[in-house]
Amino acid sequence: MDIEVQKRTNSTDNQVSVEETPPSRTEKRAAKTRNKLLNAALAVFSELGVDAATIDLITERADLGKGTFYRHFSDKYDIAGELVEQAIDHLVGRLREMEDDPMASLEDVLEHFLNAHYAFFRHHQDEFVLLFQGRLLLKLERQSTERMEAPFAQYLEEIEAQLTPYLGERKVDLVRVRRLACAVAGFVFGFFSFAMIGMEPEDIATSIKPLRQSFVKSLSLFLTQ
Amino acid sequence: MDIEVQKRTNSTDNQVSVEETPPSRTEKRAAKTRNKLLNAALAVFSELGVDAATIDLITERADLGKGTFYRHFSDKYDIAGELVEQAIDHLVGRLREMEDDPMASLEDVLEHFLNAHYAFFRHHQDEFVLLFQGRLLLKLERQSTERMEAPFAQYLEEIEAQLTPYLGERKVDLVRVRRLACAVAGFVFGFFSFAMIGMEPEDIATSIKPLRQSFVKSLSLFLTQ
Amino acid sequence: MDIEVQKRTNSTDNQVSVEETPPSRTEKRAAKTRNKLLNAALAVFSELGVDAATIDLITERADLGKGTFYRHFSDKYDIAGELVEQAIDHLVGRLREMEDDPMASLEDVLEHFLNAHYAFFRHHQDEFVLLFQGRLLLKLERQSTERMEAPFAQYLEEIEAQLTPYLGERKVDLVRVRRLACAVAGFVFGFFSFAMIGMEPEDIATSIKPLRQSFVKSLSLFLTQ
Amino acid sequence: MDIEVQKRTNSTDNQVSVEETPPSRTEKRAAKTRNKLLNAALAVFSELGVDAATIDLITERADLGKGTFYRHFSDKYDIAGELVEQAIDHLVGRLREMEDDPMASLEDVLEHFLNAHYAFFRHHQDEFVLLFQGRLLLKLERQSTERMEAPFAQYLEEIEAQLTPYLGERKVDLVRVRRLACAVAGFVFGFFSFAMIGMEPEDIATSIKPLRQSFVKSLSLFLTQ
DNA sequence: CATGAATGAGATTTCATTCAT
DNA sequence: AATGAATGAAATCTCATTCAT
Repeated sequence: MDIEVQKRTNSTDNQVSVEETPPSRTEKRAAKTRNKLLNAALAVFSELGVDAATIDLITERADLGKGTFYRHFSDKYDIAGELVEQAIDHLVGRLREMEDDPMASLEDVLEHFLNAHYAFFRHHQDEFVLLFQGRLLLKLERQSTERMEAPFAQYLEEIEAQLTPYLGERKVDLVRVRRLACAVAGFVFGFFSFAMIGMEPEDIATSIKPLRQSFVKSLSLFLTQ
Repeated sequence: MDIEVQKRTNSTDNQVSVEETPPSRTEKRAAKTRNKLLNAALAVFSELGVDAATIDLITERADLGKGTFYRHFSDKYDIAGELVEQAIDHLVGRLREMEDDPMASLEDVLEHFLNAHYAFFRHHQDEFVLLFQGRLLLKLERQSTERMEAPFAQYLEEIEAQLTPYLGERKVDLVRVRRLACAVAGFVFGFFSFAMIGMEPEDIATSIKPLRQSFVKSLSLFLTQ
Repeated sequence: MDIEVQKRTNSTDNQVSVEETPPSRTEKRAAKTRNKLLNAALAVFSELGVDAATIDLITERADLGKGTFYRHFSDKYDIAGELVEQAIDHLVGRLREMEDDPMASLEDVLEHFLNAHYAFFRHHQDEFVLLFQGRLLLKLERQSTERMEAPFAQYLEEIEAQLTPYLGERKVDLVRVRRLACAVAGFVFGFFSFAMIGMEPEDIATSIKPLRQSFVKSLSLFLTQ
Repeated sequence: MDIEVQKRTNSTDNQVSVEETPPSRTEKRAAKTRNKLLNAALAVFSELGVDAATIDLITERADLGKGTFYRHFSDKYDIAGELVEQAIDHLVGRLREMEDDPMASLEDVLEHFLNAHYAFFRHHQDEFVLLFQGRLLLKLERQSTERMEAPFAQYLEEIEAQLTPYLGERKVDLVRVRRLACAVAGFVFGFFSFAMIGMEPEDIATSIKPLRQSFVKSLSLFLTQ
C-alpha cells in the first residue's frame, strides 16, 4: 500500500548481497514521481506557506494527477515533514564541510557557521523559507509537531557537536552549549527573516559581513569566558 | 433594535460634552464584545496558528455567536492584523520606557532593548508567538501582507530611532542602522524560538543573561567601529 | 457546535419549571430541517441502500445545502443510526399496543406479534427495508456496529418481555425466551425478505395469513412443551 | 478481457484430444490465481460487507497485483456474483443430499432442510454471511440486481422441487409452494441473523434443535391442510 | 499473465460568509 | 447589536480503472 515499504525480496539469499536490491524500472519511475512532487511542494510551500498550499496546487505544478499525491504521501504535512528533513540535511551537510579540521580555531568554526548559513540562505532560499515556516509551527500547544521538531533538534545537535571541543578542559556544560547553539541558529534565522523586510537582497549580502565579525567575537567571548 | 433607543436615552445626558461624547452603554457593550473577541482570537492563534484557526473556534472561545464576529471584523486576517498591531504597540511601548534618558550610553540602550524583549517574551508569550508567526508569514510571494508588514516596519523604525543618536557626527548611514535593528530583532526572536525547542523555561531565563552581555558588547562594537 | 446539545438554561431556577424549555423559533426551524434530512435519508437509504447513498443525494432530496447535513449529523452512518432507532421505536410501539391485556392467551400474543410486524411491513416499508439492511450490517468483524446493534437488542428484549409471563411457574429460562424472540423476528424479517423475490405484494398479503396460523401454533407448542 | 483466450493457448497441446483439452500449465496457474481472488474476496466481503470492500483489500489479501483482479473479473460485483452462485451451489448441494429417497416423509424432508441450513451456517459462515448480505441488497429500487437475484431464485426453486411431490394429488398450487419456500428460507436466515445478536455460538447450536421440531410440525401442518 | 504506478471522477468534509430573527 | 441556522465553494481524500512494462 505504501510505496516506501522496502521489498524484502533478496532477504532469502543471505549471501554476500550488499547491493540493497537494485531499483526496478517501476521503482525508478516511482522515485522520479516522488521527486517531482517534493520539488513542486517545496516551491508552493515557500511561495504560499504550508497552510495556504493545496494538494491541487502541488500536483498541478508537478504536472501529475491528484491521486498520485496520495500514493506517495498521506497529506500535506507529511510531505512538508519530508521536505524539512531534507532541508535540514542540506544545512547540516554544509555545517559539516569544515568539520574535523584540527587546526581550526573557535572563531574559525563560528565564522564557518555563519558562512554556511548564509550560503544556504542564498542558494536554497526555498528551503530556508520552509525551515523558517517550520519553526513557525511554533505553537504553544504541542500537537503532533514531533515530526517537525526532530529535524531542528538534530540541527542544534550538529552545532553543539562542533562546538563542544572548544569548551576546554572544564566539565562539559550542556546547557551552555545549547545556549550557544540557540544563539547562533536564532541569530541567523532571525536576522535573515527581518532583513527580508527592510533590505534589498544585495544589502543583505553586504550586511552580513560586518555583523558576522562582531557576532563571532561576542560568541567566542561568551563561550570562553 | 432596542439598543438604538439607548442612544436617544443618552441625549438626555445633561453633560456639556460637545465633542467626545462619552461612550454610551451600547458602545461600552460593543467594546467589551470586541475585546472578548480579540482575547479569544489571540489565544486561538497562538495555540493553533493563524491559518489553522477558524472563526468558529474564536467565537466559541469568546462565548459569542458567530455572526457577532462579522459585526466587528471583516475576517480572520483583519483581527490578526489588529492583534499584531496591538502586540507591536506593547513591545514598542516597552522599548520606549527608557527613551529620552540623556545619560544613557549606547550599551545601556542595547541592554535595555534585550531586557525589554525578554520581558515581553515572558509576560506576553501569546503575543510573542503571534508576532513570530506573523514574521513567519515569510513567503517569497509578497501578497497582501502589507497589513502584517507595516507593524514590523514600525517596530524596526523604533529601534532605529533610538539608536540613531549614537551614530556620532558621521553621516547617518541608514543601511547600517537597519542592519543593527535587524540584528537585534532577529537575534531576540530567533533565539527565543530555538530556545523553545531545546530548553526548559527556567533555562531560557538564565541563558539570556550571559548572552546578553556579549551580544551587547559586539553590537556596540559593530555600531561604533 | 452540535445542535443537539440541550440548553441548560433554566437549570438555574430549580422551581416548578417542568416545561423543558419551550423551543425557540430558531430551534423549531432547526428541528424542521433535521426532520427533512431524516425523511430524505430514509427514502434514499431504502432505495439505494445505506452504502450506495451519498450525502449529495440526501441533501438534494431534502432540498437543503450540503453543509446543512453536517450541522445535524456527523456522517451517513450517524443519520442511519438515528433512523434505525426511530424505526425500531415505531415497531416496538406497535408491539406494545396490546400489552397489558390480562385476558390475552399466548396464542393471542403471538398472533398479535405477527400482525404488528405485517402492519409495520405494509405501512412503513421504507423503515422495514432499512431495518433489514441494518441487520445485514451483519459483518463478521464487529466494528463500531454498536450503534446499530443496540436498537435490535432492544427490540428482542421487548419481545421477550411480552412472552415471559407465559412461561408458567417454571424457572424463567432466559435462553428459551431469547430463542423464541429470535424465531419470531427471524421468521418475520426473513419471510418478507424472501417473499419480495418471489411474490407480488398482493400475494404476500394473502400468504402471511395461513402461515401465521401454523407458525403461531408451532411457537406456542414450543414455548409450553 | 476474460480468460477465454486460454482456449486457443491449448492448441499447442500436441495431444489428439479434440474436445476436452486438459488444462495447460498456464490455465492451471490462472485457475489458481482466480481461486486466490475468490477466497480473498469472500473473506473481505464477509468481514466488511460488499460495499465497504475495495479491490485493493481483496488483491492485497490474495497477495496479488491489482491489475490481476481485472484480468479475472470485471468489477467487485462480478466477483461477488460468482461467490453468491458458488455459495448457493454449496447450499443447494446440501439440500439435495437426501433427494430421491422415496421413503422420506414430508417431515423428514423438512427436518433435513433445517439440518442442511444449519450445517451450512456452521461450516460456511463466510458464505452464509455473504448470502445474507446479498439478500440485503433488498432495495426498493430494483436495479441490475439480476445477477444477484438469480441464484436466490434457483435456491427457492430447489426447495420447491423437493416439496412438490408431497402436495398430493391436488392441483399443484404454485403460490402455496412458493410461500413455503419463503417460510423455510426466511425462517432459517432470519433466525441465524438475529441469533447472532443475542446468543453465543454454542447457544445457537443448541437452540436450533427444539425450534426445529415445532417448526417442522407447523410447516408440515400448513402444507397438508 | 501479472504487475502496480498513475489517474481523475466523485465522494466526503470544512468553514467563511450571509441573513432572517 | 447579537445570534446561529443555512449555505456552497473549495479543499481533502478514496478508489475503480487503465496501461506501460
